[in-house]
Amino acid sequence: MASLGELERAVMDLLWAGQEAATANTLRDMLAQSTAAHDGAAGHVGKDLAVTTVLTVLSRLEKKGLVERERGTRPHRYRAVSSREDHTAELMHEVLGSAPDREAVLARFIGSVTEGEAETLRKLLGHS
Amino acid sequence: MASLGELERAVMDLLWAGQEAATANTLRDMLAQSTAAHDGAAGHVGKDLAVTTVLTVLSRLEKKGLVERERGTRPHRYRAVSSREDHTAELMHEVLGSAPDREAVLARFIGSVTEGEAETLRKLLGHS
DNA sequence: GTTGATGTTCTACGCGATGTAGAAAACATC
DNA sequence: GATGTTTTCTACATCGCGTAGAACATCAAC
Repeated sequence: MASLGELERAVMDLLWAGQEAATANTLRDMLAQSTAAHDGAAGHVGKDLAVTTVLTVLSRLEKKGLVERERGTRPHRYRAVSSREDHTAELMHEVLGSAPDREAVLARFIGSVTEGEAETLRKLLGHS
Repeated sequence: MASLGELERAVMDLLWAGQEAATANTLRDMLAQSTAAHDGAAGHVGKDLAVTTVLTVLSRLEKKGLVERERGTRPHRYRAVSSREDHTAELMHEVLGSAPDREAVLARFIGSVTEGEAETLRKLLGHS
């Protein structure tokens, strides 16, 4: 179960961006702040949401295992369980799946990767 | 927009498996046939569906651009637009996205690939 | 050219996921 | 224990998907 809704994604983007754990209120404010102008994560812009909305979303993200919270402190603090990169890589593996044609898929995949990335991959894969 | 429902997936699996274009009725029968015993694609087993159901699903898949149909022949014939491998590879790129941390993601991804596959990748990436 | 069989489109319902938030309950503080 | 803050419960709208009947279109045969 991987897919995220638009708001869920926006919240995760915020949690992934800041390295500190955040409270629902902080997140609510951040979501309200991000204006259409810039906002790398785009999508949800200037949404002025109720805190309860953010809390609901956070609960759902927690249930999905993407977020964990410190229940000790009074305003609970939420943090992403894994980095965006780890999460994305995991997703990629999920998509790749355990099909019998894994290698064929990889071949196609590699085919449309930029030369720079190909170079990076060569390094990562090492000699041997 | 990537994700497929269970039935949609089952239909795509059938279309990807057979190289010939199939009719809704054929697909209906195939779906009914596939018993729990084997059936590589698993999931939807022995479902005895109405033809209209299959047609609805095919329409939705067409709208998603995964399937195309010959409208000329009377029982319309449906075929997958691209191979399963191509589709999966495309999905992987979609997941990888155009984030600024693409290389970091690739690093994580490569990290958890079997040695056999790593070998394949080395060959594919070639020297250069 | 009317009838019937066969195939396709329209419309629709149920369910689960998601966006959204008020009402109510739990806490902290004075 | 009254008040303000935070969290949980409950709820509703929308949408995607599984599912299919009703209505419409086609075409062969009579």
